[in-house]
Amino acid sequence: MAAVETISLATCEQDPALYNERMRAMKDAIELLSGKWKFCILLNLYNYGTMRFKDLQETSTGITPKVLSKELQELEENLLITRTVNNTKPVTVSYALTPHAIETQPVINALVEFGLKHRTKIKGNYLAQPPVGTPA
Amino acid sequence: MAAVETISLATCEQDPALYNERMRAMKDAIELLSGKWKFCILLNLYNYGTMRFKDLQETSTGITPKVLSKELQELEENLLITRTVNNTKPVTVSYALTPHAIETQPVINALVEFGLKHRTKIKGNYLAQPPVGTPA
DNA sequence: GCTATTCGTTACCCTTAGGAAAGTGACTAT
DNA sequence: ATAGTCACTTTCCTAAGGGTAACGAATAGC
Repeated sequence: MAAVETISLATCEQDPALYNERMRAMKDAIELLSGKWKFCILLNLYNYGTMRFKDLQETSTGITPKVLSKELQELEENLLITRTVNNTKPVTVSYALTPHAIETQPVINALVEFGLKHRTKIKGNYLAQPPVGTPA
Repeated sequence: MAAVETISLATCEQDPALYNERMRAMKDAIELLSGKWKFCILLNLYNYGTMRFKDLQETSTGITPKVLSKELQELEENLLITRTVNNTKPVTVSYALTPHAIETQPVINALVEFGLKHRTKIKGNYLAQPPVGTPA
């Protein structure tokens, strides 16, 4: 019944099949990009362009080599990054975004924007509001 | 160093402080919205408007009451949904999005769009491409 | 031969997410 | 009195995520 005002995503009643498809797509995306580090790595690659393993280890502060290695493998399997071995003195490996990874940019931007807004929202509410959700 | 073409998010070299702020915001958002169910619940609320506990349990196929309860509490703590107890025959509880939750809509839409594109991309690549990432 | 660098892998462990199943408490209907 | 509904809560359990530390292959320098 009465939806939240100004929101009209409601495809569900017009077309349940489309709604289910969108739900499934969202779950796909979540499965693909979930975890603590995937978005972080992608954001770094957006900003710095091609990066080596060690660069990523340094910019993704806190990540361990094992986890970084695994995350990179998963991103590569999903065609979001490319892995290139360079024949340098000690071997180096370069990682870069694929064209397909551009599709994740709106997600990252939206996440960043939400994070920024949420932080100010929460700050503003700490002093202003009583604990919500325990109605009389 | 050449960044992937057509991407110019590169705020990092112009303004490292801004970049760090954006990174932190993204991590905030991930911490808030991570997990298997949060986005699913939000999408359902977008589409159906106000929903009761049992409604959410049915539309979020596969979720158990315990997990649903926990997810709802966390969403409420973060001011994304409201909880209202109705004085009906057997007590019912209504959940609805807060105005602040509108900020998550771009994230959800972006996730859905990415999921849709990724699925067709992966399908197209299954037959067309050799295993990437094992360079000579 | 010894050491350092780079990019990992392997083994081990611990914490958390999340699922299954049953119970609780308030209320209603029969 | 008994049974059912709704919204959880509690208990128990497993699987996965993620951390630490050590090791390995390749190459280079001392």
